[in-house]
Amino acid sequence: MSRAERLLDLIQLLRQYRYPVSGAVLAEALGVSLRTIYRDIATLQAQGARIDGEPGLGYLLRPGFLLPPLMFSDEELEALVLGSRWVADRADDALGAAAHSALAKIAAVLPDDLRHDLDTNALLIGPGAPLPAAEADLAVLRQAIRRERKLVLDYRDQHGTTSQRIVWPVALAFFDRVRVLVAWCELREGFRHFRTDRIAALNPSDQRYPRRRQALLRDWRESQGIPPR
Amino acid sequence: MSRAERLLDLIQLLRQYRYPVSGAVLAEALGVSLRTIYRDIATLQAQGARIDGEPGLGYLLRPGFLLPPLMFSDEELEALVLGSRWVADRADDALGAAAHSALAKIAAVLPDDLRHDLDTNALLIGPGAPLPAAEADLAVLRQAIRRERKLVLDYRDQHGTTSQRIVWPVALAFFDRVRVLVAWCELREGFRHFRTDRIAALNPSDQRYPRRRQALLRDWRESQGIPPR
DNA sequence: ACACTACTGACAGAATCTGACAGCAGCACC
DNA sequence: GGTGCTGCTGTCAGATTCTGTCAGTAGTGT
Repeated sequence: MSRAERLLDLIQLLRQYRYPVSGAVLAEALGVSLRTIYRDIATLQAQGARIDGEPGLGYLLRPGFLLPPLMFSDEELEALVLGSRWVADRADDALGAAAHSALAKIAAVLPDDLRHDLDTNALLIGPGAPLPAAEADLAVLRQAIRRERKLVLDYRDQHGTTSQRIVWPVALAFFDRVRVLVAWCELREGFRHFRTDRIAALNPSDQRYPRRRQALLRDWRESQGIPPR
Repeated sequence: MSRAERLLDLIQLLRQYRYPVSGAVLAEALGVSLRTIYRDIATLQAQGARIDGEPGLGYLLRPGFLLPPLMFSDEELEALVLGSRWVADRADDALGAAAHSALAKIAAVLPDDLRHDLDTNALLIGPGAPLPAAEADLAVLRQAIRRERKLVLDYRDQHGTTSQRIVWPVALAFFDRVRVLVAWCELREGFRHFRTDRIAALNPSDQRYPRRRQALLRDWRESQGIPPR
């Protein structure tokens, strides 16, 4: 048996236990040495499996690694499909692919009749206003926001003059025709909005900005008079 | 990337296709040779995955799983949240509420760190073009589409003249400023598009229309030159 | 006939895997 | 404190697997 197959078996095996299993038991069940079990567990953990190893007890797979069965109403499915279609059509490619992939995962855990509803969903996104042809890589922006990392921007303002700034990216807003990065600007010491199609160059940095994104977002909302959701 | 990881990716990739996909496409997507895809497919089949391979067509994963999907990635969650926010902002109230409750159901099965990601998601929907103030009740339209029921419409065309028609509602398309009902019109014996803000009166009927919605949708797509998804 | 596809076998070099051994650390029980 | 159970890590060399390439067969639809 190949290692790949054994790893799949190991997941299945761990799924069956509701109490901790010792590595020795797993090794015995899979016909492999204990050392190899340790390596396999590490590999699964690297792929996102939450496997708790307690000395003296054994291993336990915590929920949240695999998607459990889900139930949705007709309307909830319609909402999910329509939303995903909008993302696929109007956001960046990476996010569109993620929307598609998420929907496929949901479909896989639905009962047959609901999966059929999802597949035959008849809410469509019509073509919209053209999006800017060239713009900053939104995937990079999204990752910097998610990880709270500083960004170095070359930005062309509405007069055509370019400036370089270090900003703390806080949010990304999607409008019908443009996308706007919300960020704290170190230069201006204030929140600024940057149209993604006017970002001439974009350099992600590994430096984490000092305040939490959630707090910044709250301040920004307040500064704009936007009620918290 | 390890083979085990690639096998999981391959399953997820196959899940995303509802029509057969060729091995060459899979090889391209996973960055390996075609021969390796054949080997991987064989491995998955040996593990119990039901993958049909048709010469001349490609591969299709039948529902029912070897392994449930892996938990959502952070990008997939971003896509789901953004899509739901768009629905909440730009679709009708009932669908917006459904988007919220769907998201709540998803949040309920997330591990803590991912739920935190979902709660602090920083992709926003900016205010868009104003939607028509008065329009037909979209919830009624959606239900008639879902249940394949005839509708009686009083429709005001672009010249302001009103006519009454019996239609078979097939789909609902969301544009930036308007929503359009796609329906087969019994009067004209053809597909017609009805802006929801020009529907003066709307009477759902209990009478089911004689053809299946999916077949009508296919015909409509063909008549409009829209490639099937 | 043709294009496209699934599928199989063989081979060699590259990459990975595996078991064995040695050792550390946390925990429970005696 | 000692003992036994467990998780976990590092190292190493030999065994194993994996992978791409090439060649060839066969099924399907146009």
